[in-house]
Amino acid sequence: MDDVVFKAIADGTRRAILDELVERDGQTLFELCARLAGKHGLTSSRQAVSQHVAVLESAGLVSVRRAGRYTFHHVDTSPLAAIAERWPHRK
Amino acid sequence: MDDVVFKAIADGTRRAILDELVERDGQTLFELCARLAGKHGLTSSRQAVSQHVAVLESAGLVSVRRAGRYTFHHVDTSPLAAIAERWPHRK
DNA sequence: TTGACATGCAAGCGGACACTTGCCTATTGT
DNA sequence: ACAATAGGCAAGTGTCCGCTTGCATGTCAA
Repeated sequence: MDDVVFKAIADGTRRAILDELVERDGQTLFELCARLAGKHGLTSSRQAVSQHVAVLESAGLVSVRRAGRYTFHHVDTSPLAAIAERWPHRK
Repeated sequence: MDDVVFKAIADGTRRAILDELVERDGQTLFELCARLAGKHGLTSSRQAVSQHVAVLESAGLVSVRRAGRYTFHHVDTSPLAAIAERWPHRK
């Protein structure tokens, strides 16, 4: 179900990755690592970021496009729209 | 931070508790257990539900009102509204 | 008062999770 | 061709999480 989506956004580093990709779509892994370290102050290694991206991908939040030795990452926030309207806004 | 909120809704049982309380606010622990088992098909024990409620409470999603030997639970979905608009809806 | 009821508290256990480490593959530049 | 670059794969590790178990506390009915 959408359990993977909730689990995906449960981690702060993964949310930062989403933030970063929303602001600038189509980044490579190295770009992501650099910008995460710079703007968000995160010290995640390349492998750690790679595994986080894999989680986001299996949740349908990130898609991957291979071109040569680069791997570009693209966001798709539509799975988040469904969960945004799950609980009504009463009072 | 709002990290506790994301962590709180990361668990399926806790989301079911929120659903149940939104549909019917002010339930006791036993009511919650019964209705979770009935409608949602969950087999969580009383202690398990109690601990889940504690997590939801520390996330500001549930408040507790004591009256005699009963403990009524109330929902507050406003912390979820903030996270609902975190990522814009760009297609 | 006494016992049943509704809940709280705390320790322990197994599994999931985030991260590291080490090695491997493929692509690009010189 | 060779080295540097960009990334993947897999095993191991420490920590957190969800749950159980056992007992303690407080409240109501008879």
